[in-house]
Amino acid sequence: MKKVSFGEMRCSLARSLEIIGDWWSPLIIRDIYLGLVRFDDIALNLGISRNLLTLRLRHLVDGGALRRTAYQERPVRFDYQLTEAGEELVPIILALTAWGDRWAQPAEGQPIRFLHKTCGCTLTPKIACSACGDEVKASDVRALPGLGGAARPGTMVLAKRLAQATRA
Amino acid sequence: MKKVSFGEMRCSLARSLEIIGDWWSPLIIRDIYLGLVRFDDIALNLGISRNLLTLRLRHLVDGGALRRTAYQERPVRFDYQLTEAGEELVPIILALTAWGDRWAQPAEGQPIRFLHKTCGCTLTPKIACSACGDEVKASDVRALPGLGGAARPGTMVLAKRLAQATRA
DNA sequence: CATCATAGTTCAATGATTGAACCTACTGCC
DNA sequence: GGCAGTAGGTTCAATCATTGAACTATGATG
Repeated sequence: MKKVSFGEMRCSLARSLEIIGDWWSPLIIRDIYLGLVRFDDIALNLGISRNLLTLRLRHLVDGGALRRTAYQERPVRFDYQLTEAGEELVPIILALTAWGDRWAQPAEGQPIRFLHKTCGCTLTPKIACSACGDEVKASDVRALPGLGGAARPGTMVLAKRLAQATRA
Repeated sequence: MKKVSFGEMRCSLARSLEIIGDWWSPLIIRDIYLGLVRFDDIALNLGISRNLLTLRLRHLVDGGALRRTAYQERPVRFDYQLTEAGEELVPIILALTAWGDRWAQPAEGQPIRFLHKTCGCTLTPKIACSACGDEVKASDVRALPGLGGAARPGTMVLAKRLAQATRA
């Protein structure tokens, strides 16, 4: 996967990235979400090498984002489905897609549009605060040290800085 | 960086991932957002090797997420700031952090909390539809082919499937 | 004059990723 | 009965990315 493991870092972002933080995993999850649930379909669609796809799928299953189920016996054939955790990743991936539309759009135009079924509009995802419902902007947020904070790789300098900023 | 380039894919998600889709970039952006704007601070905080940090920072600057500015002359010293595009990445990263809190939390508890200054609550980011304001769930969204859709690596099978599903 | 600080660069060793070929059931057709 | 086709992988060598450690350059400070 990579040389340094993020799993040990005391940082929720790093732990998310440990599961879906490589180049292919978000694309794999998007494909499965869009109905490409079989090994060969995903491999062909993405152009990923087959052994790496095996690795990634296994890692996503182990990480709790995917479920591997047999859709037939004799011969046994498997496909992949999103778990609850995996489904909660989808809106985040949509938000990232929207960022790409806005800041790195291909010359040919938006490749895929998303329809929000409940309101009928073309979806533009925004990140909102679940408490007040307002859109969250970088400048409206302040970081505070949590209970599990510690000076370790991943939060080496940060833990100290946050503690200082909070005292001041 | 990697062997296959996503930049050529006609897929906004792939284009986003081309810029921030590796293991380190989201962590780098978070660090800069939290005030770790200097090379040595980031290197120490994350434990990333210095040559790779150089590469990643350069890539993020080229991709438009970061800006490199001299904060002093003699000797010239640089630090890194988020651009507008980079700031719009922050809420997405917070959403990913929240996912990690929910599905892969360390035993010690949440390492960092985020305060939403405008409402005073601890922030739990949700993805919402900008049109109706409702929270977006995977099941409420339907994908439609956009103008730039095409059968290429990254959307090889998908483009056909979407076109079929739309006709039906 | 020596030491420290900052923002990197260079290089060998190690690990991840690719692409192509192979494998193991089965099914369907002649 | 034999042969091609389908699906979900595995195996292997070659290539590329990443690591870790040492080094550079420019100046400030004692």
